[in-house]
Amino acid sequence: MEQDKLATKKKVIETALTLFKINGYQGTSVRDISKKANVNIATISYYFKGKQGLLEHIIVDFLEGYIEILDKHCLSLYDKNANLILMNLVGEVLNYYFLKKEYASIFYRELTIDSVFIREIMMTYLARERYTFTQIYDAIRMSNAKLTMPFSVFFVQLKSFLSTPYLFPGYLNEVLYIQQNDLYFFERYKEYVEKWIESLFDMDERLVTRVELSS
Amino acid sequence: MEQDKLATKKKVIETALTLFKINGYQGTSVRDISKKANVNIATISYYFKGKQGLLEHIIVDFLEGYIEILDKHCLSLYDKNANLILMNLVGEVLNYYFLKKEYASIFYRELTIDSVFIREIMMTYLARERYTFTQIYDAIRMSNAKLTMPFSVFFVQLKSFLSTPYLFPGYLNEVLYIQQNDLYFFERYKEYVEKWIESLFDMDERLVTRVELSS
Amino acid sequence: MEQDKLATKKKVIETALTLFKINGYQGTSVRDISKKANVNIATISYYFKGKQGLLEHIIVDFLEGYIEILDKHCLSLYDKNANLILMNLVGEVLNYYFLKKEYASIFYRELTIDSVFIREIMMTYLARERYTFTQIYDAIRMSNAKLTMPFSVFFVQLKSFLSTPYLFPGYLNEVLYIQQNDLYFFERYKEYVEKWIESLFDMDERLVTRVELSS
Amino acid sequence: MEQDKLATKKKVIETALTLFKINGYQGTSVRDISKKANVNIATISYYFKGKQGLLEHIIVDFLEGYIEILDKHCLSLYDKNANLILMNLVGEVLNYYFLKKEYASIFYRELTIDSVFIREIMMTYLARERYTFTQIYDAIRMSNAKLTMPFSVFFVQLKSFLSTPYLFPGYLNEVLYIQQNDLYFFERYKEYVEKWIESLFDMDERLVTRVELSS
DNA sequence: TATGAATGAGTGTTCATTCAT
DNA sequence: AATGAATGAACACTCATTCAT
Repeated sequence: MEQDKLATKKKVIETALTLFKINGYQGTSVRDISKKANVNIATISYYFKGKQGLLEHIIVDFLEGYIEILDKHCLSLYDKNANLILMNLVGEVLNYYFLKKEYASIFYRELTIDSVFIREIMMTYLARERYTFTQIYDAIRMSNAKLTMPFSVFFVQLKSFLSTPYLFPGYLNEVLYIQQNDLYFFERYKEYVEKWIESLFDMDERLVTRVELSS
Repeated sequence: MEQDKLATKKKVIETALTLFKINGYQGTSVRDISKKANVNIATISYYFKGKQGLLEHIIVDFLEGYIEILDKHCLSLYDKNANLILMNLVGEVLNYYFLKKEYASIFYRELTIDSVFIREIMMTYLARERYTFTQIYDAIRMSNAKLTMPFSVFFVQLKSFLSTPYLFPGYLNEVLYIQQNDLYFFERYKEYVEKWIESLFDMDERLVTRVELSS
Repeated sequence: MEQDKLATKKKVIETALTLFKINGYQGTSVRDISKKANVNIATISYYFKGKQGLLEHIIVDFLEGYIEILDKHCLSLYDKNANLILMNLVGEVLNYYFLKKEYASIFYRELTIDSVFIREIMMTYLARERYTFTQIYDAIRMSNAKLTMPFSVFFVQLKSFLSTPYLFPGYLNEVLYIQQNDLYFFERYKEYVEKWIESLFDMDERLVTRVELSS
Repeated sequence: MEQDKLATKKKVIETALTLFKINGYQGTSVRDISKKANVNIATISYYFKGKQGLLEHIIVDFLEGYIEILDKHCLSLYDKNANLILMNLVGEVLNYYFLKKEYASIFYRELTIDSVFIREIMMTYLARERYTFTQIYDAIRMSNAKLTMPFSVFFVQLKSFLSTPYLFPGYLNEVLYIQQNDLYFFERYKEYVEKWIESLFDMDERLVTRVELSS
């Protein structure tokens, strides 16, 4: 019984993940989900108190795991080198997104809409995210005079690297022939995100160096 | 009368831009638009052959301007230095997006959905975009052995830089306090996008250099 | 066109009157109405902004006519004999109810429910009704020492006489074989309501007289 | 355990009484009842074979007590004075209603709806009620030539006096500030119902008397 | 040319009930 | 004996669109 319950609930969630990712939350009807998941339409309201509750469940699930990662890395902030923490953190986040790709797609797309109720929930988590990254950023800055990029720019660019692969799966597939499961691409992608992070810390030095070399 | 017609049409488009940006295409009803624009509900179907036609109009308008920029810069591909072309092109694109921010928001969000009818139209333009950037990228690569990053990674990261500020206007505002019209932020943002581009071309050298220095 | 519009609207109202009266507001679905009226289901929302709006329309229509009668009679309150005014007023109200019997049925039944939104609207009118009857009652009392019945009792009993024939049409029909259109019954009913009113004014005298006679 | 069962059943009934009275039968869902009564939703179907069964239980309970009173008084019909029997009967019925006010409210409101399933059951009892009152009325008429009012009018007016205080509890409260438990009001109300009954029997005489007096 | 009336298809949600446990 | 899971049917309502005028 407990098994069956979980099975039905899980089936609904997985179907919702698929359909929300493809058609968007607004573009998916509860009837679509119930039909594809082969469950009664009332089941969705029964378990999640409506369509919105289902989205909420998905978003919160995703964000809980995300915040957990942030917290874990943030704990070691004064033991380890901040650069290293950032690098590890970003690596783990990219892995997390890769594993929960549907969640990431849905989450980032909903973040795109201003008026969605879910925004309120998101914002709580995202304020914490921002706080974590601010701490790390400040720690780096204190020990590294080379980091001149303002936090806002740094953060927006970092977030853009993290989100983009999950925001345009169809586009990546059709225009660049990158499959959502293409491990090779994601490894390379991660590698260059890390290089970008590295480059932030001695960008000026590099520039100086380059000038010297070119002279 | 011709004036009135244009005025009405324009009013509809501007209202649609506002509402599509805030609530998304799916989250906006023609009733909403007609009410806010203070025009009759049938007007939209009359002028744009339906809600979809209105979106199409907006997307195509945006993409036409975009492709024009791409084409213009591509023309000088064999006259000028490819690095420089890329830099100028990206700068102009960022300006274009800044000027047409609602269009950019709407366009990129719709690109997010797999099943949008407009996708077909978009894809035509996006194939051309890809082609243009491939050409530039190849030209750079030929003359610069330092560029080892695969095209796909380069292109995804570039696109992510271009799109992100327009994809999350609400988030940027509420979490990072960046207004959509914050010229200062966008200038700095552009600056660092350009630095990122620069960094791509001698990234390896930098790495080598760094190794040397650290030894 | 104007004719057609009115025709459709009227058809909806009349069907709603019939069904609300038989099955109650809650027991009638908009589908039932639309089906019986042979109009599209969306028409109801189009004209009345939803099922509740339809009920509201009906109730307000009924109450407007009712209040008009009250106001008209109240105007002559200091010209004519108050007893006479009450008598005439009650007579006209009974006629009004008889003519708008479906309205009366629906109105009084909805008044029965505590939580219906419409209550708010009703209450405005009903406060005015109470005020009118208070004025008349006070005027009578001032000139007639025989009227000892408290206003509240008087008013409740009067209202009960007015409403009952419309509250239980089915019961009256099935148990007492009184048809809703049975003019003979309603004439007699009215006659005895008037007698009841008369009896109020010299009830004490009568009691005294009776005592005398029985001695 | 038997105690618990009774307790649960009673809790359900009492909650149903409250909610049916406030929102009506149609306006109350079994979910509402089960939630408010803090019992499982299936309990209601389990004990009463569905929502309708619950209503039936309530109505029948109310009517059984009512009919019992009628029968008791009717037994003495040929021993005592019919006028007196009527007076006593009405007094006791008013008391019964006062004690079972929620039942009375629910019963009379449901009587209002033509299509209620329970109607059949109700009608059986109401036919007996009518029969009883016909007997009493005929007995009075035989011995009192003054009673000219037709039975139907008499009965409708009597019923209207009995039911009204329970049909509009909210209205009485909000417009006339009469609480459902206001014993003072109900005593006065009863008093004047009885006076009305008295007045029926010598109404003509009174009229004659009055004429004489005014001459 | 421009619009109000009207619509059929579809929306998310709630309903009372059933049934295996 | 009592319940949580699950359901099919119905709910009121909104949707984008059409069409006569």
